[in-house]
Amino acid sequence: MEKQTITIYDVAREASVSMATVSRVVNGNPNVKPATRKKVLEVIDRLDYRPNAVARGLASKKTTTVGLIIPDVTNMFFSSLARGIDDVATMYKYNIILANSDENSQKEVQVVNNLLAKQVDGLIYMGHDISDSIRSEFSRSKTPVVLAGSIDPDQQVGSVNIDYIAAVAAATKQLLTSGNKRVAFVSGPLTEALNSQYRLRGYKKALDEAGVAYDESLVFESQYSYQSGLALFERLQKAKATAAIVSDDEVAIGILNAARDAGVKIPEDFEIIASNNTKLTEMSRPRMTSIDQPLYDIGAVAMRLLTKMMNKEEIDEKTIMLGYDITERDSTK
Amino acid sequence: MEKQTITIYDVAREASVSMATVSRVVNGNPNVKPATRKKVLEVIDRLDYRPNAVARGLASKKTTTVGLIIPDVTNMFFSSLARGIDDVATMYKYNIILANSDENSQKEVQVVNNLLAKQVDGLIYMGHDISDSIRSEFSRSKTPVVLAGSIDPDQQVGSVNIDYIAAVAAATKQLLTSGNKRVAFVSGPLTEALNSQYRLRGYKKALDEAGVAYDESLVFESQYSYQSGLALFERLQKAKATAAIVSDDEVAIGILNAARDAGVKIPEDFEIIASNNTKLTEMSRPRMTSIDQPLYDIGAVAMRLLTKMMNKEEIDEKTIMLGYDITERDSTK
DNA sequence: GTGAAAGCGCTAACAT
DNA sequence: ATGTTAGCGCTTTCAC
Repeated sequence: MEKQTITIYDVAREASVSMATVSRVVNGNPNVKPATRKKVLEVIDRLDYRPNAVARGLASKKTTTVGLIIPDVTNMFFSSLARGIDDVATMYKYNIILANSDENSQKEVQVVNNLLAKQVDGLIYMGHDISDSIRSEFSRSKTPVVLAGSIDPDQQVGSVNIDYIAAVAAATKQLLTSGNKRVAFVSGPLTEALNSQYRLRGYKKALDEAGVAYDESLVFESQYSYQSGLALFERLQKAKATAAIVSDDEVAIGILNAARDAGVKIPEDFEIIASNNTKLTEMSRPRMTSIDQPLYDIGAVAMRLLTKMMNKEEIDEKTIMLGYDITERDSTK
Repeated sequence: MEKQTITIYDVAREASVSMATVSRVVNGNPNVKPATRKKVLEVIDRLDYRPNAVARGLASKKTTTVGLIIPDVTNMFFSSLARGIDDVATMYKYNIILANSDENSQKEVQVVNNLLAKQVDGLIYMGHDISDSIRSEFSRSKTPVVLAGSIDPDQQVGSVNIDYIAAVAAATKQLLTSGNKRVAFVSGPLTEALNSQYRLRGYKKALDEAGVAYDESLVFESQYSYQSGLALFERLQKAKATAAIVSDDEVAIGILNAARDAGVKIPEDFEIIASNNTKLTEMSRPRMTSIDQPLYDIGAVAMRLLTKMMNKEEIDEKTIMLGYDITERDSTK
């Protein structure tokens, strides 16, 4: 037996009304007499009719679907953002098409094209960096785009983030103030604007204000992975660092564990401040002090901003900066 | 200026061919003369034409999109599966619509309906349990469904998993063998078949084979969260358990940390075996011994199975059991 | 308040 | 190898 789909036409016939009326009922259009509405609703229920969203999308040019470009769902930082995004998407009746990009810009272009072909109403981009090819894809289409947890130096698209310069500066300052002469800065790829133009700048700023000379040998680039962190500690020791501000929580845990495995006491002999305040910072022993980005909220606000853009509402400010904090735990004195 | 979409018709006109020919080119249909193909391709490129997947979906009744019902992306267990799923989905040109369900069956029904309205070609379900209402939604539609990392006792839908009974039995046996008289079983909700009919059964089986009496006071139900684990250790101590097999890694870490915070030595005074072998088991100190479910692979194979079902290929066995292992780390003697 | 009819952009017979 | 022509299931004017 074939999948015998029942359509709006069937409902119309059974209810002895026109397709237009059924459509009105389904879409909550008020211009329907209550009695008619009731009759239609009843038939819909009896026939177990389910509107076909694809046909709807074609006719109305709206899919109530947004694309989400995520480097890796498996990274707590991104999945926390994603959770906030999905929750408010659901709230506004949107669905999320998830696409892992691995921060590979070739794959990203591919993915963005694919998403646009699917006629998503909007796009949330979580890559740390917008390559030029991506940027041109974005500007070519009229589809609204919002960055979550990242910054676009060119401010071409919407974005939700925190004041990364100030946050890193504050963390660095704290480490300096507690007596560390050599505070390392462990960053993700410096090719990413977020790292080179924001976080690193904050680090330098704090150094500057404390009258400490900037020493390039204290700056470390790393992948966003636990293994990288594990391997990094040795280099940190060689550089005679006694503290580190680390851009990714997994990396931070790696460093912390490597330190402890090497018999280094934390925070007595080495202090660490992580950057994302994911669940992981609670799970480590000692628990980790971290810059507290409101991850879930960043995602939620980003999606909310996107709904406004998709509705063509007036946007006062398309770059939204949320507050941050430094949550003190046990990896700092 | 309005979003001036260019359609297959524009391409046909510019290339002086019919829409059908353009369609053939776009879909890689071999029945096109190379010269014609070249001409069309060139126009496509010049006009920057992008096929509208929605129109395509309506005409062909295929959306190359599958729905993914996930309890919580933020949980490493699920996100690891999701990663495997998305990777092979991409490989087969499918996209994933992600929907968090919070294991709330009302929300799940809602979500499934929504996904079916969007005409997804298939569904991957990661809830631990299929409620009756979900089940009836599933059987009502002809859309293929695969469970990833879970079991359907009724075998109505496809599923990919490991032999949970054997795995838990092996873990329990190991704990018993190393001298523990009171091995606790920390489970997720026992309303879930996976826990009550599989894992618990494995636990009992091992007990039985070792001639140890089953003691209900050693069975603990918990939510899948770190906090639950943290709170649970005290109860474990009161029950005089000296070891535990724990169904969720976050919970296991909670127990491990609570134990250490209470001054209990692991593994000397208390042994723990986790169940999912997520990254977390590497990150704890001591590192955690765990049943090793091949998470990524379970996701990948589940998606692969689904592609076959969507293609209406012959399926030899729609319940696929992957191998498991027990990875020894430092939370066991 | 309701209906008729023209698309939305594409695929899939069916012809040629 | 290529063109013609119906739809796919719905929304949306425009009439009435």
